[in-house]
Amino acid sequence: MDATDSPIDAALGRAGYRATGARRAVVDLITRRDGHFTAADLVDDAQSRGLRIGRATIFRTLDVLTELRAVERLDLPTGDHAYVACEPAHHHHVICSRCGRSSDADDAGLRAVVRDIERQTGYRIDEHRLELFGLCPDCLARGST
Amino acid sequence: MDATDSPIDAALGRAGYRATGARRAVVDLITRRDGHFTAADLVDDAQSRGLRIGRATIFRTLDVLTELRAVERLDLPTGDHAYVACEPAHHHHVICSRCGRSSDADDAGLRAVVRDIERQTGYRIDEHRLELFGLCPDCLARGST
DNA sequence: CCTGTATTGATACTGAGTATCATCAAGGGG
DNA sequence: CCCCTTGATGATACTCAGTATCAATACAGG
Ligand SMILES: [Mn+2]
Ligand SMILES: [Mn+2]
Ligand SMILES: [Zn+2]
Ligand SMILES: [Zn+2]
Repeated sequence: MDATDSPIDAALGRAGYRATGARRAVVDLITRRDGHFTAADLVDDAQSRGLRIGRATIFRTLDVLTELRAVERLDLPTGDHAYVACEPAHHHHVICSRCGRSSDADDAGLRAVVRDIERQTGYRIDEHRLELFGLCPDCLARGST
Repeated sequence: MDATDSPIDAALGRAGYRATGARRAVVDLITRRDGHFTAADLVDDAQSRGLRIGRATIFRTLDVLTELRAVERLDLPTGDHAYVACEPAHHHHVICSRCGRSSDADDAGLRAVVRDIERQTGYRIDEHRLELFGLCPDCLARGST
């Protein structure tokens, strides 16, 4: 069990990327996070942990991780771009508007809906994105808003 | 039939906004558009038509029109923010990746999917967004990519 | 008309994301 | 295990979307 043995290191290699210190550090920052986060959040995290990671590298690493589908980019209703850690299989996210945590929702029912829309509109649909916003069970219990 | 008689003027009044010259001009620019467009597109349109509309006003008007649901904001896969003209009822958009035109898709099937996800995750879902990308019938006919 | 107030637009500013480029380090071949 | 090639890094400077400010203006309702 080497520090090099991580599913993400493997994915990096498989895709022809180097498993660098900076990338491992960013992945580490991400796993310590709960809920969604922005690039700026990671910059702050790195700062406050005294890590010497360039801002550009954080943006670049997020791009790489998005391509590997280790994270997914969200477009929050506020217009902000955020990310969540993620497994690679296609699925969707239910995002808590209060605490930012998210749960996975599988694609099951949606696939049929998409096929329906293809038939109705005549488009060939290649890609879709579903984002769901609401309150998570914890935040619901704590009193709604 | 007065220049003041437009469904959007009515909607503005109803919501307590004034039907100003600048707003009418922006609405006009939008109706002359085909497919989705960015705020910057409208700034250019205004420029090239010699309209004297401040950049800030274009952003502000797009916000107002979004609130009135006369336009809807899209988050393109590229990360750009774009808009499409829209009727106010809740629905979704199928967007052509080649020409940018979009068709409406109603919410029908999706509603059940959302309810399912609520049950599976325990979240209370207040808002959802579905964006579909692909090729429109015209672009399909013209040869796919 | 007149007037209170929402709106405008010029200007300056913030902050996300990116281009550049000299320096560095990953990692495969010897 | 060490080199060398090449991809990656990070400091810096830059672009550009979106926003705050505020004096001047134009709606709308009376
Ligand atoms: Mn996920
Ligand atoms: Mn529409
Ligand atoms: Zn929550
Ligand atoms: Zn098309």
